[in-house]
Amino acid sequence: MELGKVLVACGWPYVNYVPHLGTLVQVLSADVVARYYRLKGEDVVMVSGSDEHGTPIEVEAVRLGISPKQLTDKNHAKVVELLKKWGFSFNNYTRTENPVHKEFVQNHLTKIYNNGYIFVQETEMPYCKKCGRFLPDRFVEGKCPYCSHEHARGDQCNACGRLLEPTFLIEPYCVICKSKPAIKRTKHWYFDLSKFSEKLRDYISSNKQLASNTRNFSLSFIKEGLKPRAVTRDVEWGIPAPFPEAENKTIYVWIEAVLGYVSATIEYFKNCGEPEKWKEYWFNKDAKTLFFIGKDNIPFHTIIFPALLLGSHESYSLPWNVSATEFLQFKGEAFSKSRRIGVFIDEALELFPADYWRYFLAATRPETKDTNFSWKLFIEKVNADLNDTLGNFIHRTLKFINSQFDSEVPEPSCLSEDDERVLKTLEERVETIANEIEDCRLQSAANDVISISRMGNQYLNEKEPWNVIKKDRDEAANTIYVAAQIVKTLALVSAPFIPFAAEELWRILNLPGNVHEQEWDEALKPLPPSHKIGEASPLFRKIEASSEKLVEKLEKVREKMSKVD
RNA sequence: AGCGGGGUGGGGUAGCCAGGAUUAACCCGCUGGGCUCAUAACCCAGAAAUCAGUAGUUCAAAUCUACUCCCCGCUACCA
Repeated sequence: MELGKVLVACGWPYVNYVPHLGTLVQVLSADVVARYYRLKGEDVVMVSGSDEHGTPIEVEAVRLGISPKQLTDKNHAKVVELLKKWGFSFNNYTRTENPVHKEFVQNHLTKIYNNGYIFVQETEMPYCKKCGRFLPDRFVEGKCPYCSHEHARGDQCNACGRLLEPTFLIEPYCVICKSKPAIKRTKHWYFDLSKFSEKLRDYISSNKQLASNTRNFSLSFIKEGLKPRAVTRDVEWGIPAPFPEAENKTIYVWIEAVLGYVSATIEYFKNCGEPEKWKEYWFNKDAKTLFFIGKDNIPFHTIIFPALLLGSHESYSLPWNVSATEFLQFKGEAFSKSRRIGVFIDEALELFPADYWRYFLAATRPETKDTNFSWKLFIEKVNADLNDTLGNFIHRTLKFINSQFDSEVPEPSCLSEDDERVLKTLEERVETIANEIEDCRLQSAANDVISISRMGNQYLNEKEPWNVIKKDRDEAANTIYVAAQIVKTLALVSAPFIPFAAEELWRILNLPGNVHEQEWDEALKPLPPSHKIGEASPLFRKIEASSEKLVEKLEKVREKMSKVD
């Protein structure tokens, strides 16, 4: 097979705080797919990074009395460390403050500007004389003109959900100093999305990979009519706008954040000493670019990002696939950073190993509808699937080889029809899992990994090698040879999902190298007879605590961590 | 308000886009049984849903159409 180029990315987590499990669904999805394609022998680049500009961070920094950069430096460093602990295999996890990104964004927007897609318009904005700044978005609050909610934000009212303009607010006040702002005229630069309606419609309707939810949503979005989108803001924290007479303006976060997919690729290859290689991913029609996001992010990836790429008049390929999930909810409501609702990725690892969470998130990935996180479900998945089915099958097989065959994979004499049938089914399952991952159906894929071990358990129960061995050692050898093969297959196909356990298993199997450096097809290559394996030891441990106990534990962890902070 | 998604055995999900292949699949739970190599794990059998409702299209509908009732999300800065 020809070596394909695959770029895998996930939405950039906003670093006003550490991400929660909902955000991680996207990161995990990207990681599973990236790891899979690497096993398939493709040239994979996996990128993402911290989205660190925007008013929520600036507001938070002003409140803490530090600079936005100080805040994001601290949070970014923490997130990078955590993502490593979760086993995510990024080639480049960068940030929007990195110089390559800033330069790329400015150059790219200049091209779009020169191509005539950006125009200037004057508007009115609240301006705080005391703070000496304009008050866009969340810098200003006031009474909602629709529902009279007292603390509506400049961009949207929390209570009735309506979108607002900062000037719509009744009795507005500056969120920093609480004083009443004046209204001042200001100029802003707008990206004229409507000029891309045709091309975007063609792109979306002809893209075969897009799931129907993503496609329908995007098409209806275009049908409603694309409006010009402001690309500048009157705030200091951000990338300076490169347009003539746009001093003191910065680029609107969403516009630049999506360009990060490109700049992160550029930065990666620059660091590798191959500064031109990024083009093989972005200017190559045969390259696959995959994006994993939450459903709220669809228009940015199927409309704004492609429009930005088209606007440069360069031969960028548009996203090959955008896989959007529904939401993971917590007790029926959305995870929330500000209200600390949910489980955050630092706390999660204090409670259980990364593989437990990774498996859980993949196996319950909200692919068709919102799903609810519950400790009960988490315990069920970990105990029943990972531990009892997968873990136990592996353990009973390896333990048997340890004790009955002196830790050597037995030599099969003549495989029976049953044995051949099991091996054939195994082959089919591996194929199925591959197809599912390629279709981004990770929930089924995770499930099918477990189902392989379920098949293994059934096979062992039917064959009863522990009885057979007393009369017919050859027959038992056949059975255990087949079971050992299943175990090896599991090590490989589970590797994208539970990389730590898979590597541990690879080590116990005493196979050369690292499981993550193998080829996917290695999954079905037989273990050589007489191959000596290591001492079996359980890969997972059952969660004995009740849901209530885990809620308590989480609270304790949260308390402890807030003190460290 | 508009747009999008969803309502499938006791719980959790898949199937729906491209209608039929078979008793509507899978996991948990439940009932009964088996096994004892294995982390009190494993395996088998069974009970249990006419797929929100109504009307239609069709030889055939969970799947397509229309309407109704619930739930949720989005509406351009929450994954």
